[in-house]
Amino acid sequence: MTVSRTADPNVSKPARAAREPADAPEAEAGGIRMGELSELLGYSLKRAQLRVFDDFIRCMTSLNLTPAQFSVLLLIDRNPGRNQTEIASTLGILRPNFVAMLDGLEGRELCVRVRSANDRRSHILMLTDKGRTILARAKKLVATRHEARLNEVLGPANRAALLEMLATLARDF
Amino acid sequence: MTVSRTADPNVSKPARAAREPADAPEAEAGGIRMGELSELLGYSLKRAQLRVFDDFIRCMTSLNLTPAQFSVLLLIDRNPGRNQTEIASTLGILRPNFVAMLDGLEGRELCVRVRSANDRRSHILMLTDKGRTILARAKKLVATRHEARLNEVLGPANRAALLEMLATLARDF
DNA sequence: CGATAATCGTTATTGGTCATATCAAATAGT
DNA sequence: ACTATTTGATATGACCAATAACGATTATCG
Repeated sequence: MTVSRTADPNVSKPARAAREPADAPEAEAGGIRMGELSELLGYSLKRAQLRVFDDFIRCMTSLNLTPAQFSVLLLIDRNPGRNQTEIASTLGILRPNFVAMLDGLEGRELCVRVRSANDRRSHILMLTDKGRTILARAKKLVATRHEARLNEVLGPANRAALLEMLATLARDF
Repeated sequence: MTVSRTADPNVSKPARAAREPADAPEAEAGGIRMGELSELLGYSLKRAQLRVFDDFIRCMTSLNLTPAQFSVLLLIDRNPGRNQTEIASTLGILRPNFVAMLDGLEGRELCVRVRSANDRRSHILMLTDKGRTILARAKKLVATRHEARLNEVLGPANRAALLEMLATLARDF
């Protein structure tokens, strides 16, 4: 079933494509009517997010990286020389909760904390060689398994449109 | 692995643009490069979901209903005579965790558990009059404040397209 | 300079969500 | 009857999110 991205802006009818008999009145799940729940954007957002995260974790089992850990490694790699506060706040992680997370990553020798010379309060974060290797493998797994499958299900154009709208929500909402 | 800046297919972008110079190379947040994070669908999904939920809760402060509570009331209303297992599993809530939730709703006299005559193990769930009243007010708040604002930010056509894609993800992914 | 305020990483703690195992009561299957 | 399954419930543990507070360090400015 293809998602009609360019479907005419028929707001009142969300156009649940043509597979159901004409009298099908409402979305169901296991014989239970979903009511206006299927029109609630937040509900669909959460369900979709859980599924996507599940698949991400599944694709990462060999490397044992959670979505949060992956994003941390990615950010440290792209922003060498940043301290914990900067990396954490960028990801919406509170500083106290970031400590245990870094303990884990540093314990696996994927990154290191180095006392800054300029400001000896702060810890500069850097990836180790092992961290860079794992990150590279993780990126490949994400691209070839996770995102590739998203592309299959959604189609490239829809995937791009979805990404843009989600970014809009996170930015302007 | 380039971040395609506005390849943007048919979706009309809700007015934001024109602030970045034409050579803007990469998404940033507080001077920190996001790297391929801005291309990760799961990441954007989570950030967007958190924002939308925040707004939902904000719109519901007067009624004190969480997204989960709202969806439970909605489902009970649309499916009278169902028991806890059926309602919970439809929402992806585990039965043990559903108990405390119902305790809360029943304590506020929004719904009741009634022993089933057919199967005296199960509890039939029904809304009270107060529950129906609150639900009606909640629906109105969601429509006029929450979803209305989503419509403003995304535009009606985009909102419908987004909803359809999220449903696709939750269904076929 | 020196006192005060602010920042950084950290610890402790609390509250919330999610998941598993288990239980008594009731039912279903044989 | 005997066993297995189901329903609601309890307890518990893992994991996040959020706040307050502390020692060490740096910044402010009188």
